[in-house]
Amino acid sequence: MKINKITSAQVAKLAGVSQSAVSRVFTPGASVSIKTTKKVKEAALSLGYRPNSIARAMVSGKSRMIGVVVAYLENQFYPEALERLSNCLQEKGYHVLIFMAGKDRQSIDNVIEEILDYQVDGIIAASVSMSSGLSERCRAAGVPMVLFNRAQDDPNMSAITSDNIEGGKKIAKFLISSGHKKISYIAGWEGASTQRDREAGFISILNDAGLSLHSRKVGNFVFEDSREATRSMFFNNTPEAVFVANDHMAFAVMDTLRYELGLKIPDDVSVVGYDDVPAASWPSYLLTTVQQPVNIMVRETVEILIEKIENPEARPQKIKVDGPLILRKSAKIHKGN
Amino acid sequence: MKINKITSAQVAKLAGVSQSAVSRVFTPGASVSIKTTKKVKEAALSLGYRPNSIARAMVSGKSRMIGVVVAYLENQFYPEALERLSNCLQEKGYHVLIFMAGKDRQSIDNVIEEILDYQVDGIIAASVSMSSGLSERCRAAGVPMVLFNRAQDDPNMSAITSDNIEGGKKIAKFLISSGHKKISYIAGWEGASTQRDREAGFISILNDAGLSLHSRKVGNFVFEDSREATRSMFFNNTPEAVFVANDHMAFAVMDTLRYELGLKIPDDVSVVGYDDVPAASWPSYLLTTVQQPVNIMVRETVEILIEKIENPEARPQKIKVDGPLILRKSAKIHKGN
DNA sequence: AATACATTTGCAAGCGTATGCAATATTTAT
DNA sequence: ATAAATATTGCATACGCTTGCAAATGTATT
Repeated sequence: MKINKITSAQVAKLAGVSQSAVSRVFTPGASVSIKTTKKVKEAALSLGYRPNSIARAMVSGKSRMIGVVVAYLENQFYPEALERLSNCLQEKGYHVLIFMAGKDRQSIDNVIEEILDYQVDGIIAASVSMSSGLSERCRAAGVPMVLFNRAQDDPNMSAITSDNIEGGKKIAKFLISSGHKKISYIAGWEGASTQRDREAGFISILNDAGLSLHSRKVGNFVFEDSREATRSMFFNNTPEAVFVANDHMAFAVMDTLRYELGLKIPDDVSVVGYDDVPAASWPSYLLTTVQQPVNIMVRETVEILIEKIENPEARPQKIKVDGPLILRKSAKIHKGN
Repeated sequence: MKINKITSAQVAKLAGVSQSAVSRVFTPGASVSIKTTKKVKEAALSLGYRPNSIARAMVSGKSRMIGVVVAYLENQFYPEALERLSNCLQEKGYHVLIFMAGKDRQSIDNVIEEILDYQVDGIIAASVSMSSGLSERCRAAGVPMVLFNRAQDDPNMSAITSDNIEGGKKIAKFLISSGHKKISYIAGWEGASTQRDREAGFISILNDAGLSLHSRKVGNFVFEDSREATRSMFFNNTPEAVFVANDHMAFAVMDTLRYELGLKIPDDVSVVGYDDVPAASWPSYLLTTVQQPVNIMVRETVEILIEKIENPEARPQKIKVDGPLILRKSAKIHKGN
């Protein structure tokens, strides 16, 4: 088994040109005549030559790799986002170096250092919050970073989210207008900006209408936690409607309501989620939810990151993408009289 | 904004040693005295130095990156596998360069070339089948590859799967022993070895018992296709039990049966899936299914790949991991009399 | 104290490519 | 046909690191 490491020098020899010529043929925008281009391409093809990305990264300082940090893939929202991110980046000639982060700070710190070691051109952090020390570290290393689906106060950090406050408001308005009075909330992990914003928007409208939260429990974005939250929330003084901070938890809530507590959705309780993951439209759930427009969010994320890579002076941006409320069957539309 | 590129040379100067000494301090197993180690570590820390992985890869020829090719992340089985793969590899000091492949050959070919450009030390192909030309290409490049959850006849290709034939058999035995006679099958994408093996095992036992498939439709591993398959399968001559080639499709089948066709599961029909993804245990489904032991499969995959990286002479292996049948509520256990 | 032996160190040569610069070839204008 | 401007080419260097080799230092043995 002989291993085949073709270098530009070998191609050059075969084509009867200099190594630089070969390099230039594979460098868009470089100055080469059509004649040499042709000779080189032929030689390259016959030897099976392709430029070595690592060597390229070494000298140019650009690896064309983007580090993507993800915390957990169980919530369907993230695989979908990851798939789109990867595709979108691939189209622009970048590739994804993926890292799983634990929840704790330490783990994230380590992960970022490892990412930096690979000289990535940029970092996308999905559903992860950054210590300001870390973002400082990235800035010092000259590696731009953008947050996906998490916002941060830090003014030099770009972040793309859906408009979670507005989304929370939409849900509150919808629930109120369809006649619900006793309205509860099941929260996600309290450290997440998405959680806080959704709740804040939701409550602000409740308050405007002279209502306040009927009850509140925490599901931590975790399936089992949300089941437990549901049990204790419905132990007595049952609400008429529950807004659950994301779809993934909403499924747990619906399942518990139906199969453990014997309640009908939406006749006995209305349930609303957030995200519009694929399963939200499965017949078992038909979940009324606010859609996070993944494709738009991804496109914006990639655009902002690349802009920042190409022009380090680019100002950081916070983008909020508006998402529609998708009406399905898990929440009553008009409260009967 | 000044960018901070600390090199080993700078550390060396500060520590008053040679650049090689610095390199050795960061190379496990190299010969350095404790004294210089200490000096260098201090200097490195104060400057914030970390070795540049790209430069390292360049000279050593080992990038410590593994290319992972995935076709689609919608089926929950894959995000889970990906997460575990990434973690397992991270533990061993490798990192994952991820690539999304389209279904078509061309797209996969391109993707593999791109992966190879990055000088990865190995490739894991999940749920993707390889043309023999491609595997030849990787072998020529000296990059070992292992297939995850797909088998291939090619004898020099390592592959890890669950024992799909055995799994199919288990399901058939179970369905027969619980009294079902009219037994149908909804197939996955016909190009997949997993699909073929599950079906083959399943049918072999049916035949042994003097039964044959009552009906058969194709769901292609796709949710909507599986709904359509269900409709046409249940249009008339309804089966008593259906084995669906994976859980993801089984959810579609169950939903269609219940909410469109008004059938009770398992009273009117038994449904069995394959994979045991998280949602299989959600109260809405409680799906009886064969578990694919992801963690074992992942561990084996990583082990075999690394073995092959460290010792290129290592023989290719085909591993089949046995998985248990998980009994839940979607299939009747004893057929009434 | 002198020898043999093991450990630690620095030197220098790459790894495969991109690119500034000077030299050469080609085109255009006069 | 000649000068001037432009396009193409090769040379040589640099990117940040690892590693073989020989020199230098340290330790054990007699």
